[in-house]
Amino acid sequence: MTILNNPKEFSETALSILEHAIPLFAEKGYAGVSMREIAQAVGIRAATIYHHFPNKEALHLGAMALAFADKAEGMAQALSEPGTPQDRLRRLIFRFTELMSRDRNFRLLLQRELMDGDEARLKVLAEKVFKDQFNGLAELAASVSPGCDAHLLAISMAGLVLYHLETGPIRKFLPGGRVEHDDPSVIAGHVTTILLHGMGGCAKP
Amino acid sequence: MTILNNPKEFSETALSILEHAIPLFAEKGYAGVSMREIAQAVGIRAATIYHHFPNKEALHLGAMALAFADKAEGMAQALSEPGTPQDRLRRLIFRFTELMSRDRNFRLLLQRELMDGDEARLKVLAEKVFKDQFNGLAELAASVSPGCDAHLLAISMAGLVLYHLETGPIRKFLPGGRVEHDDPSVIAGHVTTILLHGMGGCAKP
DNA sequence: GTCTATAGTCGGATAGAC
DNA sequence: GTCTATCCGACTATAGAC
Repeated sequence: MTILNNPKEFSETALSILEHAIPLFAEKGYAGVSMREIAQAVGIRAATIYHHFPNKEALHLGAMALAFADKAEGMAQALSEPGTPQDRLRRLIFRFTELMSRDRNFRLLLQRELMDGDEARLKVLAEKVFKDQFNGLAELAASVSPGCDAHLLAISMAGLVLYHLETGPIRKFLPGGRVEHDDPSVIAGHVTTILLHGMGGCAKP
Repeated sequence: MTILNNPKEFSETALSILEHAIPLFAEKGYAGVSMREIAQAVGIRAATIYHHFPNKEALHLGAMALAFADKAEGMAQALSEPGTPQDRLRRLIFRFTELMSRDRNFRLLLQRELMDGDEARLKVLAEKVFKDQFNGLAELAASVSPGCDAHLLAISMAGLVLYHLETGPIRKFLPGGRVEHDDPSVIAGHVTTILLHGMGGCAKP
């Protein structure tokens, strides 16, 4: 099988194994999860997993492929809506924040892959999973800010949203942290303001 | 010992163990590193580690404490310099980017802790390690953008820089990625522009 | 396709010689 | 303070019954 298999090709049991493996790998990382633990979550014995996957590595790869599948749709829709560049940016940031906020497993798996993935896996991830949406993001950035480096802007757009979500668990212990800051629409509003007007965009002097 | 011990209290051997453990925990995570592996890096036997640390958990905690120690100084200096709020912001972002770019182990350990740390550990991390610099960041944000939410701004400032560094390994596979994007001063310049003027700050129509 | 049983390895941790 | 030797449980993976 290729490095990122088509999830449709898995049997029902294999799919169930993958679905139960996803939150475990996301929460505890590859080395932190045992085959027994995954089997217990599914309700089968560890040996049975080896009937559906040749080894732990292949199971992990399959879980990643499934978790990353179909992430394109929600984004593509938000990207294709009409309006001024600024309106499209606002809608995209709100949609992106909502999607990422909802799918914690996806975020954690992505973070872990950025840390642990080797060159080959990152290349596949970039080209098979992220390329199209990243291009959409970059094109939108270019239309809002012609003449700027669209690549850097696209990273900044995604990063602003994702870092607010990444730091969610520790923010309540930092000065000024409030529960409202976990609200996706609050984060999206803040990020949109910074992107369109900079830090001073919300100032009331 | 407390959850974050004073690194000064460790013996020379204990310090050597910690220094060799830091890059291993950073690169492979807690579960991905064995006591034997750490011992081999130090050039001793695994049993010897247990003379200096009661168990793996304590060793990991010690490694974190050492890696996070003295992170305050470079930031405090950059924060205390005079100038207009905009000048101080620019200098701080450049300094912060340079510091974080240099210390990959610190960044990885922080990321892993945000993912894997429980409430108690995150609380200690926030209050013992980050509180002062976060306050400095927030105060600077407030002076640049009075009336805004300083907490959200401080997270955005740190997040913009850190996310560009986090995505370093995958950016070359994404459209528009160039080697210059790994240059800390390029990242710092881009982030500063966005923070001060928004995405349009670099536009040449 | 799922099971039991188990091989073979590696993990954290301890005992006790030096 | 470091070592050798070892315990014992957990790990990945396989063999073979059903």
